[in-house]
Amino acid sequence: MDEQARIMQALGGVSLAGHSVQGGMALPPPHGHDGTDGDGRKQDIGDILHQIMTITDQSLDEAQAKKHGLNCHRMKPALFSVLCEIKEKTGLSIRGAQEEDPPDPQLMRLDNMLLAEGVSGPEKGGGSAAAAAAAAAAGSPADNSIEHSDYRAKLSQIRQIYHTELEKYEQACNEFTTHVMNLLREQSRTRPISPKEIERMVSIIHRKFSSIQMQLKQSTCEAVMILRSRFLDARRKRRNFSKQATEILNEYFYSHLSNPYPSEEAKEELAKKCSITVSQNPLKQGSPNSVSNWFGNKRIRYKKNIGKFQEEANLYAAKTAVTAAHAVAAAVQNSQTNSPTTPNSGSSGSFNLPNSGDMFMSMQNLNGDSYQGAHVGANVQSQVDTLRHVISQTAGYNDALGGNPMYSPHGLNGNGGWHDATTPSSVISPTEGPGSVHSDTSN
DNA sequence: TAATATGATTGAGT
DNA sequence: ACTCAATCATATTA
Repeated sequence: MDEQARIMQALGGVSLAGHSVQGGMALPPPHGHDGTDGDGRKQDIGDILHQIMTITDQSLDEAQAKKHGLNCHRMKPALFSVLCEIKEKTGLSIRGAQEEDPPDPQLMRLDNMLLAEGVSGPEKGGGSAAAAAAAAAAGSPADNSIEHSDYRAKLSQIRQIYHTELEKYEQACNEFTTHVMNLLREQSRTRPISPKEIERMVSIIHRKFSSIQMQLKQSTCEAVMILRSRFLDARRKRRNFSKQATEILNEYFYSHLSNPYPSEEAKEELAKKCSITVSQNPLKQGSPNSVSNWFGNKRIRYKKNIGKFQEEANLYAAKTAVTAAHAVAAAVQNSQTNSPTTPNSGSSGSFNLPNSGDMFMSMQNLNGDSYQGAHVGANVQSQVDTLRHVISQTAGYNDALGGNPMYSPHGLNGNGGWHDATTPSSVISPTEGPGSVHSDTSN
């Protein structure tokens, strides 16, 4: 109403109108007019104003017709310029529209989480499918992968819902925006609307829609969290490794008893061999993680109660010895045709379980010799060296197989820790024969 | 069903 | 970043 009064006054100011309009608002009669020769015009303007004011009471069709009429009215340009002037004066235009609204931290958090969970962002189904296929091919216990695919299916379901909803919202937002823009553009023919105002309106609409989107994101996050807690709480869904996997891990452990700290590569290799390419917890991408866990647990549990593990140790020592025997036999044959000084190609980085350098150490210990601290970090050595040593120890080796292979934790120091647990990169053993350098490339 | 085994997590230390 | 030690929560076994 205030607005109307102002408009009326303004109109009066430019001496275009003077009649009372709806609601009994009276304008002062124009000065300097006798009220006779301009009567028709006044009537005219009054009519127009009346039409404007009552336009909302009319039906759409009616209004449309009226609108058209007004648009074509000869006084329309004048009225429009008046409205422009009023607008200028009243300063209704956008003032300091605070653009660049700072990114909402909560929204950012949600976005990050959705991205991390693989709900938003690029589809990464190919990799996981390949991993699953690999696991299946490796003959891993289907149990784990089934659970996995279940989880993945549910996750992708959530993902799909999220995306369709998001799309819907975006579409609705766009539709509404264009609708409003069209409306404003249409209205801009009869009232002054600057492009900035349209822009502002659009940003308001977008903000509203993004707040709706945030709700969607929030509920999606919740759904993912619930799914995670159901399917991926590793503690609740613990699965024992397969016997084969434990075997492989134990073999490695006992054949590297002096330094049971597999390198990253070794861990990966072990994980692959053990078919735990997919960890219990896919969020950790962790085959090597599981291997690390296993070794961490094993080290501590072994150390805590060596006696309890003695039997197991002996078992694996014997196993290792047998494997070594085969390896030696093969190596002997090889050495007959190859130069004995040729370095082993095993230094390529991949660890070779049955031939790993600690084998040699195992043999020495099986022999009853004490090499406390002498072989730390000796994992892979030249096959020729192994050959030489093993051959020179043949008697003890036989003893080990036949009799009393007490497997002692020679790597353990007095404090109960694996002394010198530093990364065993390349250690020269002082107790070895001439020219034998342990180059532990698996570390 | 209790006892034990085991994979994962957590917090401190380096 | 990695390990250790303690602990948790579940799996397996007796």
